Amino acid sequence: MSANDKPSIFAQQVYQVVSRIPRGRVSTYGDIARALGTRSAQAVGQALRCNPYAPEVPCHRVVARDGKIGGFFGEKEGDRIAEKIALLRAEGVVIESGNIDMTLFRHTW
DNA sequence: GTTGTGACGGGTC
DNA sequence: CGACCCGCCACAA
Repeated sequence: MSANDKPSIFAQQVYQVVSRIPRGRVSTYGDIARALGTRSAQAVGQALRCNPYAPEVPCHRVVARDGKIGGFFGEKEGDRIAEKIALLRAEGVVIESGNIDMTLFRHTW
């Protein structure tokens, strides 16, 4: 864990891609991993977990493949998730019971 | 070099 | 639907 690690090369690539997600859209960990040439969505999640860049890297626009919100600030389930949802809604993303309609908001490169 | 882990994903039961 | 398992890859110990 450790939330004060230095960004590894891979992590920086993740930040780069995530920051390219247009407003009002979302992407998945798996797709981001693919965009980087890997298959590990977990590796992407690890990079975002210690996300030292707040606005540049809108981690709230990154969700699980099934449309469910992954985590936020290292919390898998908690009140912080609600904040993430509120942010997405503010961008125009519709969320139902913590689930996003991927067929409409999933962004791909 | 080896082991365990994880903000995941897909398949099976 | 949920529970379970396996594969995946980067990273820390």
